[in-house]
Amino acid sequence: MDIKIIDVAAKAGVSPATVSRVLTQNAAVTPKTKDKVMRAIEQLGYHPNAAAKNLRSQRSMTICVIVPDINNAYFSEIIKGIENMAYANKYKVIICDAQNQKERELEYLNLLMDRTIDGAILIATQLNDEQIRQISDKGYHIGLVGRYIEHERIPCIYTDNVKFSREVIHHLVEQGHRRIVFLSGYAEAIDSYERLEGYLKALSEHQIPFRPEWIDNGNFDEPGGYEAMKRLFDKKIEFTAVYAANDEMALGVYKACAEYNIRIPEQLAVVGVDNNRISKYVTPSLTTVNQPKYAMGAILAEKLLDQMNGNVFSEKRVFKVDSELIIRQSSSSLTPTTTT
Amino acid sequence: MDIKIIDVAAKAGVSPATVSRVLTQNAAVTPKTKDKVMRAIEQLGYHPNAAAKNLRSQRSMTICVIVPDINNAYFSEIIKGIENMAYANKYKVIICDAQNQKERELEYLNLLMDRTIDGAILIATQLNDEQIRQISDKGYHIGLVGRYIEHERIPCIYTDNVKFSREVIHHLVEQGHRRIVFLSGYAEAIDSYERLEGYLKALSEHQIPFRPEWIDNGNFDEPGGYEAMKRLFDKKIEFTAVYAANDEMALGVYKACAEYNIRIPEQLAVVGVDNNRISKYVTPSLTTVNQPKYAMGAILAEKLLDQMNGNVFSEKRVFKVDSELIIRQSSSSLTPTTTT
DNA sequence: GAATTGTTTGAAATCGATTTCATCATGTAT
DNA sequence: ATACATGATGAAATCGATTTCAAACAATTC
Repeated sequence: MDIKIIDVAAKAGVSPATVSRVLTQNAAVTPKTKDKVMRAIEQLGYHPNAAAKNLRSQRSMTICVIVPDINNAYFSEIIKGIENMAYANKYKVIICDAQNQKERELEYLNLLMDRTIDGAILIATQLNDEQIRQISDKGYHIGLVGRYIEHERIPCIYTDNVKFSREVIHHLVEQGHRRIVFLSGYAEAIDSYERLEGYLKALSEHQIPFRPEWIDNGNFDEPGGYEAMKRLFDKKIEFTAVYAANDEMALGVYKACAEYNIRIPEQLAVVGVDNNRISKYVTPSLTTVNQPKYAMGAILAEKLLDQMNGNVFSEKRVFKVDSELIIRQSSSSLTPTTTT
Repeated sequence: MDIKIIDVAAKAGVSPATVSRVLTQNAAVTPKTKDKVMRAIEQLGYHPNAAAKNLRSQRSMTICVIVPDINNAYFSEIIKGIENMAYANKYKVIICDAQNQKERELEYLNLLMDRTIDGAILIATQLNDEQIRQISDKGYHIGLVGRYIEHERIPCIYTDNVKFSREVIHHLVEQGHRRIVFLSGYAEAIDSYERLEGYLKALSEHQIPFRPEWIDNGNFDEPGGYEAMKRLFDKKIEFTAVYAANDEMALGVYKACAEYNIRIPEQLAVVGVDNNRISKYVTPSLTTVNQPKYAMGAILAEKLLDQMNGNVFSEKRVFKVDSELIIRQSSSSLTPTTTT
């Protein structure tokens, strides 16, 4: 194995330069020579060496998606959107799983520094604004999904957390609830903060005086939601509904309710966020907020690629997309016959 | 940006060769010079160019995992096993999502040919034995998870499909079932074939005469399982239990049962395979077969890396690992109080 | 048919690291 | 103090592609 361009050139009776021209197709070659070269490539089973190619051309035509956790199905839809858009633009996509560790995230960003990749998309990153800005300022291309940052060179796409959180609370109030608990994710996440903000706004819109003991933190995962819920039950606070900042934590709420023999939705209404695939399979099915995940991935990828290729004509770099409340059994007194 | 080794050398007052020696740490350097070089690297924020490095050293210290579908949580555990083992050996891992398309799988294998990666691990690949053998014969390193192939250079790890399938049927027979339907995945998959084999063996062990109409194909996904089940119901065949070759199809069975008003497990027992995360959340919880996914990934990665580094002392290349039947509500008349 | 223009092609430089080989400095043995 | 072995360093070759520049060739015009 290991056929090189010079072998192809020899076989076709031309120079390496000509083979390269056929390969990159950005220079004129006679149909006849092109044919000879193609045949030689075919016969030898030649594959251009990527390292040599990247070194000379100073680009790898590859972008990378860094996700917090590849187990979480929420991210995979976004990835598919990114992948397909990238493919349409002849870019390859590699996926890196940070395993919820900030250090791994940083480590993967080294792929940018060492020029293995031409750009990176961070989904729900744990890095802080300053770290992200610094990377961009060094001239590297990055984009953010599920996060907004003030920086003219970084494309961002995210959902309006405040808006849908208000809708969630409105819905619960409509169902007759007035004592609603909020389960936050970890504090560094902007999503935690903004969903809380929407929750508080909605409470005040309905003239419901807020009580600090209505808030707990579940760290965005199932065990966290479970623990938080147990704490709340044990404190003997009165409440009839829970708004969990994501579906994973809502699953933890279910588990806690099963242990404390609390029936959902009769004794406690539950709402989550993400429209995680599991949310429609649990009993009772979980009311949640759906986001246009695929589209978010695709749009962001497009903007990042635009920017990488210097198409600054696409001026819009920040996208706030709409989401949709999906009402299922866990929050409604009247259980619907079919669920979607 | 774009500091090169020569810049570091200039700043440290040494030659590029010395900087390289400090970097790769496989040659002696005076502590004093090493110090100067380290300081220069630090101050300039130097990152060695990966393309140049790979080109010269003829390796990328990267392996790639190709999965059929990144949405399926079954694969993510395997990936984590691979990742951590690779990391421990200073290899990087990139993940490629074939989106259930054979062409995408082949396309990603080009990463091997163009030497972007040093090796590839295929999980539940759709390629046939011949295609896989050819790649290996060209001198590329590949390993297989969930698939066995006759070829001395390809490490494989898989579960004994026949064995656990027999256990599944034994369990159902113990519960009093004698008319058991089998839902196969797509025909090319060896898993389909072997799970069928175990099913047939078990039937004959229990002197249950096999009927061809007990078998249908659900393509390993939820819609497939749903359609297959509808066909079976409509044929008015008598049966009291379903063995679905994976959990996704079992979910389809649940959906079909809901439509036909058939109660699980009272009127129909259901068993799946994979111990998909969802299986414990559905109602009734799903009896399934668990595989040591993380360990499978880790073991295979270790063997592949061994082979890549020429450590042929690890003679064993094929691993058949045990799996475990997890009995939940969907197959037992007595519903347990708690589930795991 | 000669002069001019435009198109194909090849030789050689280049991308940025690693590695070989020769050189120089240092320490040890006589 | 001299000879020799050892260790640290630098100059230059190298990995395999792309790209610049100039030369060769073909096509067009007068």
